[in-house]
Amino acid sequence: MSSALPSTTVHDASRRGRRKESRPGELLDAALDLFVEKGYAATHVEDVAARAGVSKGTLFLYFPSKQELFQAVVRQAIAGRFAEWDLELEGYDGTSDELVLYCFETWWERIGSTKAAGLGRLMLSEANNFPEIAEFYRREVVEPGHGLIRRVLQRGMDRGELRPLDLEHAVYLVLAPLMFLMFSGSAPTLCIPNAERFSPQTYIRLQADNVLQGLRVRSS
Amino acid sequence: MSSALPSTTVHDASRRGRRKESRPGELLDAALDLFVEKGYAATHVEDVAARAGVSKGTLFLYFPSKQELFQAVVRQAIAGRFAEWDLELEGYDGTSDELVLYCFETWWERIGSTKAAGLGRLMLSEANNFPEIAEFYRREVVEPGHGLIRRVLQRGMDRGELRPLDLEHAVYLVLAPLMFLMFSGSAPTLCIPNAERFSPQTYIRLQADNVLQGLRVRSS
Amino acid sequence: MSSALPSTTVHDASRRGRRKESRPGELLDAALDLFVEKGYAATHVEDVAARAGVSKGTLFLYFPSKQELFQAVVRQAIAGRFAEWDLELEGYDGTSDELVLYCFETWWERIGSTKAAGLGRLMLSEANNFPEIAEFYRREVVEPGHGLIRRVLQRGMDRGELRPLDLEHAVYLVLAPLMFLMFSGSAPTLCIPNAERFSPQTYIRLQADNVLQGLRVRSS
Amino acid sequence: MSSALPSTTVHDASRRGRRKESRPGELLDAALDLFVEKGYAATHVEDVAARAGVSKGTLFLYFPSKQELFQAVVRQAIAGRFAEWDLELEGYDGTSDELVLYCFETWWERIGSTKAAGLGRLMLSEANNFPEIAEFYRREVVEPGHGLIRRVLQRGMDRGELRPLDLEHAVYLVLAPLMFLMFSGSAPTLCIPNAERFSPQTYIRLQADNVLQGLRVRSS
DNA sequence: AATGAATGAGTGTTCATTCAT
DNA sequence: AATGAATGAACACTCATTCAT
Repeated sequence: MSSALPSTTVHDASRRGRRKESRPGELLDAALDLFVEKGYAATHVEDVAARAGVSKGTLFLYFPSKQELFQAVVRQAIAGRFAEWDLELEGYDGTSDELVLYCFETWWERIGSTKAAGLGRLMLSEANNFPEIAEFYRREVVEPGHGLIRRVLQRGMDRGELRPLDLEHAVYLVLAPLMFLMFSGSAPTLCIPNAERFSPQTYIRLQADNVLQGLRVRSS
Repeated sequence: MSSALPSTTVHDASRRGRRKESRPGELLDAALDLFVEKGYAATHVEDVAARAGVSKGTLFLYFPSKQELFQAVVRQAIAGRFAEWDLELEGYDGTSDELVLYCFETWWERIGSTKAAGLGRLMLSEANNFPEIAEFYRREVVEPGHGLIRRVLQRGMDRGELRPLDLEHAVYLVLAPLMFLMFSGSAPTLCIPNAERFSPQTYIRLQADNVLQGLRVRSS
Repeated sequence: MSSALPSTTVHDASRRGRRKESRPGELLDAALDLFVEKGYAATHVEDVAARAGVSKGTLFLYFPSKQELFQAVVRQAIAGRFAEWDLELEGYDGTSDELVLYCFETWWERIGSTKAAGLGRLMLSEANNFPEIAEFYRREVVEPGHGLIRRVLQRGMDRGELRPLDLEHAVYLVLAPLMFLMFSGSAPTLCIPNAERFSPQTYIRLQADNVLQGLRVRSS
Repeated sequence: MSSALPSTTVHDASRRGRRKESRPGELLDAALDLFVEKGYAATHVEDVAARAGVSKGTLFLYFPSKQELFQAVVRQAIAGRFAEWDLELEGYDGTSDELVLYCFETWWERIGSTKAAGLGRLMLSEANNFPEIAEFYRREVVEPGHGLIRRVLQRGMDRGELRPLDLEHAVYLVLAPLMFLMFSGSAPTLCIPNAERFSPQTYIRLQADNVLQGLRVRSS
């Protein structure tokens, strides 16, 4: 703040200084990036450490194993997202049309277009290799997500805006378009070959509009 | 032992050489199964060889590396399937409603519920590691598939059954539900947590019905 | 068999040839030597492999882990020794004086002066780190050994040659001198500082003679 | 904060510096306990520091390496104990029978049943890795011990109570039972499998009695 | 053509040791 | 004097690949 302070001293300290509070975060960030980019197996702990600017040994100072590092990454990237969303839904007072569109767009902003989506893709690949993490992810992310969609649809039925639905399968009317977009990131060239003519926002709006046509109470 | 004895040669040949031409095929089949079941990294060449009933060394006699084996697997598994489908579409004379439902259900029968789906999942995971084979898959599978959906939708618009559509994004109205179901196989427990109450056929019909509601020409 | 066979071919084969039958034995020999010489921790699998003239990978081809290698070493070095000894004892028909001396001297010849003693020393050091192996060793080596001494003493009492003994403690009258000599090998310089004036055979005879003086029935 | 405040300095000093001189001693005590309990390799410097209530860095302030710490532990633990014993022997005026029994029992009380025995076990294991300290131990502990036993036996011969003995080997008539009991502690389960029916005191008395039978002048 | 024994580069993990504060 | 965050060398184990037979 003071322009007279020799800021270099502060920066010099960072190389081998007391950084204990910030280290885990830096390591988690580096790990998130690499895991998302290269997958679990191809991400070497040494690379994570290097990207965080520390040595391999330092990483193990904060995370006892590669798997625990991975779990911590999953935890930090998704912790407590749903509490907030649930509250938003609770207080929402618009029509189901508006709500569904809001869900689609908000998902894209907060998940689909962020690194969190990368984690979802990772889980898809690694669930079989790490049953414990998969179970954790199911409990902390998948179940709450499904529950949220369920409540949106139930609310619409209760308000007479949506037709009677078999919720067990109907959740996927909403989820499938979102999940497909997320998974696409694993191989964009394969899933969305004409990337240059593709706009996620247009996709989101089109899907929301279309699914709503099917969900609304039908005249006949 | 003696090089002059022709009979032994014959016998040896009949035992060893009987399947000589089919060796690569057996290896590819075994590899396809294992790659699809366990993923690329978790599939060990030794297991592939064992499943094909040959030794590890023999595998390398036919495929110079694990990567080449993988590429060969993908190549053989996607021999031009689309020619046939294109013909079916050409001759189809029902309504768009019928055609779309037919597409959904046929996809499930011929792709979604078969090993081909496993291959799609595999490509999703490994596309980054195998750019060449991804490009091949895109050309041979993705593009034809997109084209086919495009023609279905265009046909509907031409016949006045479907509303005007931005095809670039509308293809995903059909593809997203199918692709999500396919990708789900990578981690069923994460994608479809309530597996016991879930029926793919019900899912397929519900999605087809719902998407059609949105695709039809709209009164207002 | 035929004297015309070019024997060199056979020998040349040894470097990378089919040696599967002899490999485990060679590895076990090398491992025994190194374990005994350097202890468990200081013995690196790579060194064992090198001494056996193979690569690290080859060792793991035959033994799935360092610990299993160790167990195999223990097994081979002591397997079935006691069956033979028990038979000898059963058929022995000399006096207890002769029998005890025979035990002392035979132990020295077959155990004390051989690599088996090195294994005993190793177990002393590593028992705490490998409870399973220790249990195995107790069952297969220690218990039979104690039982054998017990029977020798009981036989002496039954024949009226030895005084009544509390076997639970008396076994150590025989065992202590032998075990001390064995353990000495871990640090000869500490246990037997005047090595140049020390003769194991003299030690063995002196100890046997002396312990017998105490074991015999006493006049008073 | 202000460098002019002397009171804080005083306080800091009293809290931090109070035990400054005793630090090395506390570390040595902690190290002795752990080395004896877990062996050299399994004792981590961090645990030693923790047990002494200081940080890892502080340990290295007093001992430049783990090896030096070990050597210091051994050195302090064997401060000239034998001077005292030698005097006792010099002034002893009982029979050899009494003296030998006294030696056995006193050894158990002062060595065998104390931490000193743990040190002996440690030396047995680590003598090869620490030649210098082994030499020190030999000079300070082993030689005096052997000398003491030698003088006891010589005294008995001089007094006509013990038969003529080859001292070079006869010392082990006394030492072997004691050393075996000491070494047993490294792997009690292997050396004394029926621990619940075993009493060290009974062992000590039985061994002393038995060895004396052999040592006494013989009638024939 | 087929084998399978042999290889060795590569990775996660531990722990004694260092050093800026 | 004391701290404790950071280091990096060392080691067990895996597995795609090679090659003598």
